[in-house]
Amino acid sequence: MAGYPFEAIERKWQAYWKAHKTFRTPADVDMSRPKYYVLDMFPYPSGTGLHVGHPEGYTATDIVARYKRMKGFNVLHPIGWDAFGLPAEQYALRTGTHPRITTEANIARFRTQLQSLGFSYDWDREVNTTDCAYYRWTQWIFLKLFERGLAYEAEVPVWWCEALGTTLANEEVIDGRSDIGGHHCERRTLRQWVLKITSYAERLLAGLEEADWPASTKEMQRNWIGRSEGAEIDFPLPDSSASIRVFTTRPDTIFGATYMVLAPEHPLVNTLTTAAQHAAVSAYLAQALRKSDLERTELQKEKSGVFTGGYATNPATGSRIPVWVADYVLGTYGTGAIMAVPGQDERDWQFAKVFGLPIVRTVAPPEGFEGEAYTGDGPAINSDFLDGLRVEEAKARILDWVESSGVGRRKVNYKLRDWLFSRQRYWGEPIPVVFSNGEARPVPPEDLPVTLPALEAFKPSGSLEGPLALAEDWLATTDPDTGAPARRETNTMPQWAGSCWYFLRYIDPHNTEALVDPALERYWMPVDLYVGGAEHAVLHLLYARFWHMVLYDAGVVASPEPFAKLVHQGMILGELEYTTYKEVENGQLVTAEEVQGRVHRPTGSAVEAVRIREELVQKDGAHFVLKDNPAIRLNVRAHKMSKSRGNVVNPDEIVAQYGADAFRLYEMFMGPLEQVKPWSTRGVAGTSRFLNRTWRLLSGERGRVGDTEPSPEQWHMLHQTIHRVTQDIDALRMNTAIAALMEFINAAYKWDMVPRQVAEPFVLILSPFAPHIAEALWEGLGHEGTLAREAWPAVNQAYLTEDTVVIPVQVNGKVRATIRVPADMPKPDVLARARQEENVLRFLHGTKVRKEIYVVGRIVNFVAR
RNA sequence: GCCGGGAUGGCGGAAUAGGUAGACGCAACGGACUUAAAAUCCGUUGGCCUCAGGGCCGUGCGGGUUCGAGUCCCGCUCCCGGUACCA
Repeated sequence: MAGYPFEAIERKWQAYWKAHKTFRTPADVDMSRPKYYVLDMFPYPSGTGLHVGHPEGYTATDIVARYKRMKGFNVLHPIGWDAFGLPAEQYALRTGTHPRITTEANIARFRTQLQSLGFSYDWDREVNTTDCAYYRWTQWIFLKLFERGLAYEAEVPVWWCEALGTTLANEEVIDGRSDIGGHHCERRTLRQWVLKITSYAERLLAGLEEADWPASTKEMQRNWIGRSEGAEIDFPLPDSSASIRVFTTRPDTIFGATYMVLAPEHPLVNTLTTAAQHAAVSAYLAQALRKSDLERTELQKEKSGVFTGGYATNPATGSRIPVWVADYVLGTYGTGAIMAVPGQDERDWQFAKVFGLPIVRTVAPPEGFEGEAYTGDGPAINSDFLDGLRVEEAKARILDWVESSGVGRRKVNYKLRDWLFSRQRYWGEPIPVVFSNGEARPVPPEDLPVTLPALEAFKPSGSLEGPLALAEDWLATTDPDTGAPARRETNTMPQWAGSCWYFLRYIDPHNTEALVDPALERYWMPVDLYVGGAEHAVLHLLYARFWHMVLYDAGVVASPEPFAKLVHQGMILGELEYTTYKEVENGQLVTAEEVQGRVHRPTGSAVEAVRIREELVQKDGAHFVLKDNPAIRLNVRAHKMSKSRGNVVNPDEIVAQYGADAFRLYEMFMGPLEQVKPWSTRGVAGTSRFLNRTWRLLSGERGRVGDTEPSPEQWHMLHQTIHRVTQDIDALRMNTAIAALMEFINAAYKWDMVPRQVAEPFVLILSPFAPHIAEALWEGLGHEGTLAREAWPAVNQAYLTEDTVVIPVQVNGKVRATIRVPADMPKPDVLARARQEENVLRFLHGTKVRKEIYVVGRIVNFVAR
């Protein structure tokens, strides 16, 4: 394959950019010029290197960065490494290699790979979360949180994973198994550092309003924060001064509260349990505690619970209602207790049905309602002074009553819980706290960083403490105030910590006096465009916003929200696969739709999946079938890339075969950035072909560029292309921008000569997409040095408009002809011209024209009968 | 269940202040060049019909609005992602 010499070109220009620091953003930029901060979610440098998914977002941001530079912006486009985390530590456990070693090696590999793709990062601003000069400031932020009462210790029931030797956050445990590795986890109570993110719930919610973020991501954050308005109401216990406090969003239904339920972990369970019920209750509690979340979910259909024997008083009705214990009430939400209103709550209805508890409707369901609990709107019934009121009005009335009679108060509740911030691991930022006489004392900021000790062994300590408990020399220290002996905190921070603020450090990465210089921060923030995976829609993006707001309150940063515009790149799936099944016993192929699980339903025999090559497949109606046996229908799908499926595409191989420019182009050409799309290596051959054609046409030695005056058609083609590409980049529609570039080359191929005045702007607008070949072409056209700071070509409107336009002529909405007319021809003339078309006349013959429509420059339509 | 996104040729996808559906690319087919192949270049390519002018049908399904609907409205189906006893 004799293509253009991409290998030499890419090597040369990557070396040039590196040697000349072409993409360095100096610390002292001219702040009178506009800025643009384009940020990628920085990668975790895993041992397996880049996959084709990483460069998708990176290419998009690189195109924007290069484009904005040419538009005259000061551009900040950095990269770094989110390098703390469990995989390196587990690798260390297995092999004895220190995580620092593995991490450095992985980073080196990632860096080489990213550079081979020609991304225009400012490599002088690289940050690494595991660098003590970096995590010094992560620790510094922790001190700010501590100072402001936002970091506190608590005995928290946490997920303990025996296999990993560490606790995990709720979100790291899925169905009772660790997200990483899938190990079994159980609940333990431990002393933990917790960050008070809940006190920012309201502001985190409000900040979403303005953000130019995907609607789905904003919605996910809203759901995660889970704000709900309601009331806390106390239900007194008849035989004591205590009461059960519940949270409810439906105080209007209180007259239908016929029983109460406590979560198994509720402190009043013991108090309420009568002697007669004691055995039953403790059996239930023991069983509930053992249940994993998985089991709880699986058993969800059937409600379980037990009567405590105790009663409480419904403050609205004054009646005695039984108190039950059931695990469908969560200890961690609200007050861990509910008033059960089966008439208006499906869960309560189910429970009441199982245990024969009374059901009273307090909202009249609509006529013909056949369901059980009715949760919709309607007039109140059986509700004393609320009767007849609709839900909203009834709520307002009862809340006034609740507050004036002192049985409760309005209350806003959140699903969001405080952020469990401790990890019992080695490979994370040490929490900068020491313990003296059992009291937590912050390490003074001037003593930061608290560096990780160089441990030799990485075994879990055997206790609930992490490996740092084994670093004896490191552990022993002194109280910063009193000088008394003290012991260091052995917990480290979770991986989220370093990524909560890295975008600030890029602004001023070498500052030893401050996290970031305030003037620089004010200039560069917020991030103008942030691109990364939707998997971070909630956690990373919420935690980062939280820290940023705290830093804002502390006067460290100048704006409360860090990311002005956010875009998620869609996942890249493996190549499209055609599959069906064959019977294991005789190898007979069977049609895919008759297979369920691993069994061929008609015969009951065991089958296994087989992949069918594309050339053996054809479409038959709505299905894909085998060419030589159309009775066999196939499944057609692209699957998520995974090692086990064997469909992982390695970017290095693609770059070696087609070059970085063709690879970048294909990544962008596949389809809209946000969309999920299947990979196709043959598609890369297509973008590679385009670059070859471009080279043949425009390269200095054998190209067809000449110093002729462009024709009107050539000017038009050029400016139309500039216009489309510019608009498309602004809207991140890289796929259609590339299509426009291809159309230009296709048109230019028909010209005898490409005028220099047309060729040069084309090379410039090609350059953000395919920077290496563009630099080489630019040089070939006689320029010296890089084109990276050349001005982005401007569109000349005069060349955009055409003198004549092609207008389709419809009769009754169907196109019967097209005519070419001057763009400014008046309506009557256009209509007259349209009527001259033979085919139009044919369809108008014998009819009467009722209406004549001409939309200027677009369409003619005769309505005739 | 709930929330969000989607469905257009053999494939990836274009086209939304409603105005020629299928840009661009892949694949396929035909031709040129070549001893041959690769590469390249030119062309064809939604389906069906055709007296070769053109005609009919066609954007997941069923209705509606309109001179005109892939695009707007109502009612569904299926697929993907997220989430799940949050009171």
